[in-house]
Amino acid sequence: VTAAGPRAPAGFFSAVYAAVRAIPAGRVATYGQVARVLGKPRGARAVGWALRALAGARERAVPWHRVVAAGGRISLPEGPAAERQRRLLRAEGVRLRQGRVDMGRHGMPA
DNA sequence: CCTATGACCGTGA
DNA sequence: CTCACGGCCATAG
Repeated sequence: VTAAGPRAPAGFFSAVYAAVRAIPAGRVATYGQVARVLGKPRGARAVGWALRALAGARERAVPWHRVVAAGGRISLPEGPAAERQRRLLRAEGVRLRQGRVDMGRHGMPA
């Protein structure tokens, strides 16, 4: 990732990826939930940052598509990326409602 | 150290 | 329901 300084929480990225990898197929979590699991209740944005930086080779090692915005909305801008995420989710049996994930059915249990 | 940016979130109009 | 605003976190320059 980046030259993590002495106190730089490079582990943050790893922690994010680990948490995301922990999300079982067919289930989705919000950025906020992931942040909460990491002990950063208000670090949802940072989680998004980590996933964004993930784009590339590691994208296949981390099920980034299982992370959506609050309310099951796709946070990615409409386009190829958003469509890809929906496709991957559907492939796992996730039900989409008007482009949004049915959180009541697939949301991660607190 | 300070400013700017972003795959966020909750609240209020 | 949609739109705008402010707050939070981590990173890059």
